[in-house]
Amino acid sequence: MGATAAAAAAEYTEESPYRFRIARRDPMRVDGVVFASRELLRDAERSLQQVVNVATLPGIVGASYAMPDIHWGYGFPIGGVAATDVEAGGVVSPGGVGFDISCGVRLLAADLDRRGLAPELGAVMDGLGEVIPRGAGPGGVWQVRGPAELEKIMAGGSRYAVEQGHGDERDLRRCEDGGAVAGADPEQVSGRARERGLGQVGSLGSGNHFLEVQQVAEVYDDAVARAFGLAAGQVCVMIHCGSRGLGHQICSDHVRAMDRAMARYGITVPDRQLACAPVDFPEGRAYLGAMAAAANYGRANRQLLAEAARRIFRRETGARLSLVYDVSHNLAKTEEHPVDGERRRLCVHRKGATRAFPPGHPELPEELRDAGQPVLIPGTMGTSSHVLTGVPGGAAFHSTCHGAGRVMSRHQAARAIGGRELRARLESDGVAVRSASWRGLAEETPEAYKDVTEVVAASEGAGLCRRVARLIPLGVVKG
DNA sequence: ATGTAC
Repeated sequence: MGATAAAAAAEYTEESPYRFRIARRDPMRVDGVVFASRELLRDAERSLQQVVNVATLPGIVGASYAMPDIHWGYGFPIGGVAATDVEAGGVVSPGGVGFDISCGVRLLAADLDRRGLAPELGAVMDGLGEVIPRGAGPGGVWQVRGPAELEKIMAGGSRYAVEQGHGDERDLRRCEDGGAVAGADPEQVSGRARERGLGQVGSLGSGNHFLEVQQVAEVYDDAVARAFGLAAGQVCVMIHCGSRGLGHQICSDHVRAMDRAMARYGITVPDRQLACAPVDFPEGRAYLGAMAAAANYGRANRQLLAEAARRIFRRETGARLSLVYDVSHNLAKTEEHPVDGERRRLCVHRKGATRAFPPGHPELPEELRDAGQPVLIPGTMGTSSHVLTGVPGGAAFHSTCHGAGRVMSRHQAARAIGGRELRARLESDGVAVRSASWRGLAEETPEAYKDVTEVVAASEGAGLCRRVARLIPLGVVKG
């Protein structure tokens, strides 16, 4: 399965530090451009074939890009960014978004520092351990009353959650798209996807998803950190999760529909996992409508988990949590960007890549206009997470990395360490752990991942973003 | 990532 690896490993040249180019050759329509250090690139060479494959998509403009955390994915590499020109027959591909549609990160800052939290950390972690649903399968902080309410969640995202009393208007200003993506079309969401989503609203899921209590360990840019609401020593809560079974089912359903449609439209791709359809054709519109519904479900999910964390912090410490930002790293969006000196309407796929708007961007709320968009990079359990900001002239349609990639399979990781042993190690390092399963915990051991700090350094070196702060965990809630 | 396969 996977890519047709007929060609040898793609040849690339180092164009400038942290920037490598794969020259176009048939059937590529554009070059490939990979942002990485030499070391990170060496680990990812196999995935360059996927960068090449993406470069063949109808309507692609600029280049087929990859971020420093590139690794093998379904069709597109994870860490891939590709934009297609909608008016020129550009396509949308579910593989360019991924199975976990709108997976992303939300960061909240407490009016409390680590010394203030220390005596209550155990109680806070116990509280979070009780109220944060996690692990595979059903369970969520919201009992959705029925199909009609699920439709409202799919249409309204975080905005709907706030309208129902779960958060305030300020939260929405600090969410990408104001908390809800326009154009959600619940009619394009199958019965099966709805069934899977009904019982999971407000849940973490499993794998690398988590809720962490963190502290700001290092600030690299005081002024920007202050604008984001962050200061050294401050306690934060980071939530990393997506659209659970609903997004997964939507991806499956629409990959199948597009696979069938491609033959009718005469579109050929080098890998069936790149199934796609023109944005303005029925299958393209249907996917984008369903994808937006899943995106909103994912944002409501994070809004509700944040509210649950707020209640626990309020009860155990009296502290309030204010939203720094909420941003997705698995999404396709319609955005305007210059192409050959002309502004064009593009479908920008970001899969394991984060939008990073620069200072002054009109879509940023007033209070972030001078600082740029907060970019939230979740680290591996027990290590650092990072806060970045967008920079002027950012390449790849203003995109940057999203996190650390795996270097060990789940199986390898579980063989390398037991869950109980790992928990003991983390606790002795000062990280409180509340996990759902020992096996799941072991699979997420830090040794199984690349160092996210290297990824962030390469992203900054490539001119994609700038570092603002580094966060370290005090406690982790895991699926 | 995912009721870790239809």
